Amino acid sequence: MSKVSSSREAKPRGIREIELADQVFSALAHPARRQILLSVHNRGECNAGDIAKRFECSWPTTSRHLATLVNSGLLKVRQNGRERVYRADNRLLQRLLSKWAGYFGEDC
Amino acid sequence: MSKVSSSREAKPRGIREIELADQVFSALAHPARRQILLSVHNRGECNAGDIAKRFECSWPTTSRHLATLVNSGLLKVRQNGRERVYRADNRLLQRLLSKWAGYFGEDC
DNA sequence: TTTTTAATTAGCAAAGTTGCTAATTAAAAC
DNA sequence: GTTTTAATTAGCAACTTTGCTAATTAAAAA
Repeated sequence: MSKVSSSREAKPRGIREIELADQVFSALAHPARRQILLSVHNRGECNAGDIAKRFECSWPTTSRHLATLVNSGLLKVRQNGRERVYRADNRLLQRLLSKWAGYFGEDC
Repeated sequence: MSKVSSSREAKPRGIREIELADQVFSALAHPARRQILLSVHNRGECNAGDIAKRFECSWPTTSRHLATLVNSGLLKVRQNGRERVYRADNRLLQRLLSKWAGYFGEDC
């Protein structure tokens, strides 16, 4: 599971696309992370406690899944007082889905 | 990474869809497996040796990746003399992509 | 300023993944 | 029947992931 690069230099297109696939597929390889992502996406915005409450695993474990999703670029987070508010950023996923639909899709 | 179930009983829809996501995302979480899948898909059919030759890692390692892809349902294999011929089966991936495009897609 | 609340980080054990080489299986060629 | 070829399986070490509890950080409330 690769952490999203923080370097500011431009990267060749091929590299970016390999990283894109790696970030997204790795992040989505765990069922809890898929659930979390879908849940945040559907609810619009969620703080960590709301999310942790709704899952079986411990809060710290959820917290780590959240960090993984943020690192992959699939979630954005914003601090609000002592809460952290998470929101889905669909762009990476949309890029990846349309790319792979291009490879494998029968239509679209 | 869950092995695809071999039981013959019908399963509730929800379960099947969770397994679908698990199989596909887990299988695609490794870059070598993505490369192998794309390569087999593009070439139509490939035997194990052809595939192993074109990748850096050892043949047994490639062989295990192939087995993982077959278990996930993304590849089919057929024995031909002493060769094993692999072919991509796009159906699972298409189902998953359109499902997730439904969740996250901006268009389509 | 002390306590409560929201959340993460630290640290660790269990489990899973990956890659290698060596061993094995089984069909084909000789 | 022996050898070669195609491929997998076995076994093992290194690494990563996951989950837990305990400790920590920092904002809000009292």
